[in-house]
Amino acid sequence: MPRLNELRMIARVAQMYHVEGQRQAEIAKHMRISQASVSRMLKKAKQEEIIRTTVVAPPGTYGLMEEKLREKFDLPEAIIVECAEDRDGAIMSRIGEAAAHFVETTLQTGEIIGVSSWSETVLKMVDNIHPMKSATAKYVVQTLGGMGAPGVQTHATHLTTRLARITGAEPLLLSAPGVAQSREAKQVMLSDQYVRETMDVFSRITMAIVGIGAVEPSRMLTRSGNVFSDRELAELGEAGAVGDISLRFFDADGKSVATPLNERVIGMPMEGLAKVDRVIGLAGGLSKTQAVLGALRTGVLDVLITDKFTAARLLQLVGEDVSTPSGVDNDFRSVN
Amino acid sequence: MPRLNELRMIARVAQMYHVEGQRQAEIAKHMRISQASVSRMLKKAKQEEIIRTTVVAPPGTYGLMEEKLREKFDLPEAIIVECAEDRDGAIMSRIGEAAAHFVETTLQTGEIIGVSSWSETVLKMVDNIHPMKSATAKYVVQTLGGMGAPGVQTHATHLTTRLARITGAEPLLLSAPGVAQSREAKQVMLSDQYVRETMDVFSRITMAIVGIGAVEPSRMLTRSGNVFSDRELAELGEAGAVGDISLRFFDADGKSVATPLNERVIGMPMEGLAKVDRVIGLAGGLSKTQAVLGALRTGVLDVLITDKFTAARLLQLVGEDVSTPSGVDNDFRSVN
DNA sequence: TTTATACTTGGATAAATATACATGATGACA
DNA sequence: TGTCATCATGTATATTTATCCAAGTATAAA
Repeated sequence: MPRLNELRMIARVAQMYHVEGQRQAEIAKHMRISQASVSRMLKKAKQEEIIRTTVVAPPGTYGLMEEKLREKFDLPEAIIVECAEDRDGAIMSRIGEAAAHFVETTLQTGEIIGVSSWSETVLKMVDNIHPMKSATAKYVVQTLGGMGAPGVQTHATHLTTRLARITGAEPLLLSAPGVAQSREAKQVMLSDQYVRETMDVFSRITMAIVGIGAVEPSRMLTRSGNVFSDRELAELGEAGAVGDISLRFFDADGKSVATPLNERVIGMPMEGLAKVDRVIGLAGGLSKTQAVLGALRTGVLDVLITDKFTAARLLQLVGEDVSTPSGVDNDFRSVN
Repeated sequence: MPRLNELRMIARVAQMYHVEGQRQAEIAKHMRISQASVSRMLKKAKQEEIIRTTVVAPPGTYGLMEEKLREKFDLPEAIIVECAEDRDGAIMSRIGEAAAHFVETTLQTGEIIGVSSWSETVLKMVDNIHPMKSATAKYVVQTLGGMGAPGVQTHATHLTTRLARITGAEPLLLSAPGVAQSREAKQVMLSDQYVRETMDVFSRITMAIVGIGAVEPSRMLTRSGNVFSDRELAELGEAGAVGDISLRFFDADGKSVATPLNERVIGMPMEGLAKVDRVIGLAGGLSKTQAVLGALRTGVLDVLITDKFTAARLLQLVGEDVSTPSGVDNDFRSVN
């Protein structure tokens, strides 16, 4: 059955449309058929593979791995950044830049941004964020108390304030330590009016930007400024904690690790985070791989921004064949 | 300047649109940008070659050669058919089929079709044409008188009548010989009322289907049934005639060859043909190559339907490099 | 034959996409 | 620092494309 003539016509229509850039109505006139038929022929041309469309990822992007991350972890969005070397410092910078761009371009007017202030990666982001063009946030809320001596909590304050200024928002600080001395001390803090006011806003946050921390004794000590006791660290380890988001710990399965420590943390709890419209997790680097894996499994993340090395490790851990673990990108797919 | 982040986002949008098949509005919602921005990013993705579209000609079609024919001869439309062997009989059949399909699919309701009845290729077309679905022509007009003895002109009559029935049209026959005995005889014929009536419709023809004839002494004799004198044939040769359409001769440059013979032909003149909305020329085969070349240069053709061998020869004659003269087709181009 | 079912088609129209326009930001340069 | 030109963005809208529908045809079944 010589449907070859029909195929030729379809190919011709495809050519006129795609190569010559003519409108369907023009083609219809030329071919003396209806515009509807042209539309149908183009559809058939796609089915018949006469028209092929491919999306090629630009070098330095990792669309294929991003897709696998999204699939494997049921993640709405993943961003994998190029990075020359698998070194924490470089990685944080790249992730920070990408996160900055992401926030810049996707921030809506009137959003309420929550930031966990202890993360160096988040700091990098703020460093790289461009003074906002038009869209302005409403509040930037500090979702975790400061760290170190009470008088030296400028770090967190600074970060929050700067992000607020850049985004044209009003900063809402959490004037309390991230980790209170005791459960009782925490209660005292919570009775503070300003602390309460800020924490009341937690439930209205529309975009939370969080770092993901690794659980490593050495590292923890550094980070915590000795706020955790050896006992507590041991407990975390025993309970299988692999990482934290805003000092809320979870294990490799993403399940919350409830230790007494939890009672001392002043900040947004996981349950609160889970309700936020967009939770953006920032982390990368060899030492954080397990932490990121756990974080992904908590299910609270809407966006993960990480580096290509960590992404490859994550996929390997869940048994994904990483065709392009590193090196030149070759991500592309054919369509329809 | 890290526009890499922007490119990544563009690539992601391209993927969501083309691979995942999401609507721009959905993507916009996901990305928290406007639909307009998605549209713009897709445009940029084409510019940046992130989205590549190619049109691949199906095997057995010759889109590339068709395009070159259109270009080289300023032809609105060319159709080149696949053909196993470079033999006149086979070629005529293939061309006939293609022409049939072409007419079937592009015939408008109410059209007035003119057919030059002496062509075997046109006959093949009529043989292959499918009883018309819905669109019906108004008239099928015989544009050239019959051939052979006056009583045996059934050939032409038959063809015209059959085409008319198939297309649901009323046949308008030209009850006169294609070549009158003399100039004076022609005048007599023209005074016949029915002849006049038919010829008056020539100017209202919207689609003319014509064969292209070669000028070869041996052939001419066969065709003409001895209506041409040796003298006339010699004159044609001297004047450089290479072919004819409805017994109107032209040279290799497409210029009309005016010989006294012209005065004896009863049928549509070239000038009339030139005014027709769509003139569809059918011809192929080694012996007709020069004739087709001349026909193309007359400028009266709107569509040429020929075979791949003849097409390749035509292009070679005008100095076109024919990359795929025959064999497997590999016609494709990338876009935008 | 008659009847039912599955396709095609063009016109009308809904849906989707591209663009015009206004606004605000950026950056060059006086 | 002010001014102008450029650029990016979202909204509203125009343009373009896809689909719904009704009508007609072919094909198969009865």
